[in-house]
Amino acid sequence: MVKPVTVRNLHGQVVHELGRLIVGGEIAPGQNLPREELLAERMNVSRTALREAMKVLSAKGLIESRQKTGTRVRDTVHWNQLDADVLAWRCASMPTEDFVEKLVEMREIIEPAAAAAAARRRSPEQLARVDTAYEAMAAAASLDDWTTADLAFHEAVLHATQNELMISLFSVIETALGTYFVLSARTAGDFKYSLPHHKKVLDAIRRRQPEVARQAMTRMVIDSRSNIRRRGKS
Amino acid sequence: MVKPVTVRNLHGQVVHELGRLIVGGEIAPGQNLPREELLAERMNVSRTALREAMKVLSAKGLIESRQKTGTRVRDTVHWNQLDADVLAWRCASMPTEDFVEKLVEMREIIEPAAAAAAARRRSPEQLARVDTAYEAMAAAASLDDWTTADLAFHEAVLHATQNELMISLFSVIETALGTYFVLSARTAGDFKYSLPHHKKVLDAIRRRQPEVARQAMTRMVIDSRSNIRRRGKS
DNA sequence: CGGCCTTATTTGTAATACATAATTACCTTA
DNA sequence: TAAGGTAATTATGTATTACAAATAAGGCCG
Repeated sequence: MVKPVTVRNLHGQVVHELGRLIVGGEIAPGQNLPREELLAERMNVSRTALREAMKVLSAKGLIESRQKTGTRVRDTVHWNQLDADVLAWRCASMPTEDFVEKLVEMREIIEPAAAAAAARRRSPEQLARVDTAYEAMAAAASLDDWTTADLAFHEAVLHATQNELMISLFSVIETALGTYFVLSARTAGDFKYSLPHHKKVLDAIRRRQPEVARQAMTRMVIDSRSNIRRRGKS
Repeated sequence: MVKPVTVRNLHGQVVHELGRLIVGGEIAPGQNLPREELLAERMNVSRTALREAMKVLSAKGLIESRQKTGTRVRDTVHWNQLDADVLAWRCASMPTEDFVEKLVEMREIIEPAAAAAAARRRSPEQLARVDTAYEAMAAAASLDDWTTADLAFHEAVLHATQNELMISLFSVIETALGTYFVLSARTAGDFKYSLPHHKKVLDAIRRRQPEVARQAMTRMVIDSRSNIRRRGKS
């Protein structure tokens, strides 16, 4: 389930290696990286590959290069915190509870708003997609089927908002959260406990009742917050 | 006010040039770019510079390069929609009303939630910062002073949430919106009309009343939505 | 002492050569 | 003839070298 992110390109490996070091705090903000020539030699890559990697890290706001001065790690306020890689590196290096809280907080902001927007604007096709996902949840025979359908449900709601910014945000947050948790999963015995919540959201979206959808989704995320459990570090 | 984004690096210019073309739709998703050698020659840069630029665009999810196949523009679902550059390119090329609506929608989701979170968690220093910004708004003698203080107020609230993901999201959205609008500005005559709204938010944050802060901020953004006006394309 | 200029150092850009992977076409073989 | 493998082709990937440009630092000169 956890993808190893096997980067095929050499510069991609360098990006991840340096990115992890920086976000992980092993190279602190304000600190300078070694000269390109040295660093390249030390990492056993050409200066070309190293530079391509550094341009990517620059684009993510992690570093800043200037002639003569060298390349230095920028302050965290400049980091692209919403970049998928940056988030992944944080997840890998900062297993503190408060970061998870921040991710959960974002999720709890987005989802009710998305439900409301979906109820306001969904097309018949988008409603059908939510409906299909709901039926799959209702029919799920295993925890695996359930979680797959559950994710599909939330994605369908997001798509129904017709706001790709919201979709993108949710996607990034959800991926990062997935590193830590099995979302909304109780025991295998009653993994369908939240089905009524989902039904209320679905119905509200069908009837185009934004506030009802918002409240239903709010209750769902509040309820699920206490039920998410730490994933084993397998 | 509108920064021309004069990129000093050559590859940075190439990034913006290609990024604009792609996001602007002049090079459609699925379409292949010319071979690196050809494209470099056509843009009057070395293959080295072009490749550094392409790595950045890859990191933003806009393109995908594979050996033999070439480099092709990826589908929009893979774009890093929350990347500052990608947003800027969209703003520059897609002046349709519905995109502005999406930005405003995001803002209206974030701000009330931020106000609530700020009321819950703000430190004395963070409260002081909000307070300072409010006083500056109250004392503003010109529309310019007002808008500066207004932005400082909202930034202070965001910082008080202690959630850098929210801060980053707001920052990106606000920058993009700034391309289009003078936010919350009425006529020069009564530019302080929203001061009472701000006071309610400030007081709620001071008294640690999350729901009050949320509602006050909600009223403020709803009120301001109808008062934002199109900026002249100066 | 202060301002200007030279110099040294680091990143920026270019050009070239070759490696690698993936597609395509051909060629072998049952 | 069709299936399969194999070699040629062609794009990006990587390495190396050389030089340009910017700028911090130190020395020179007024």
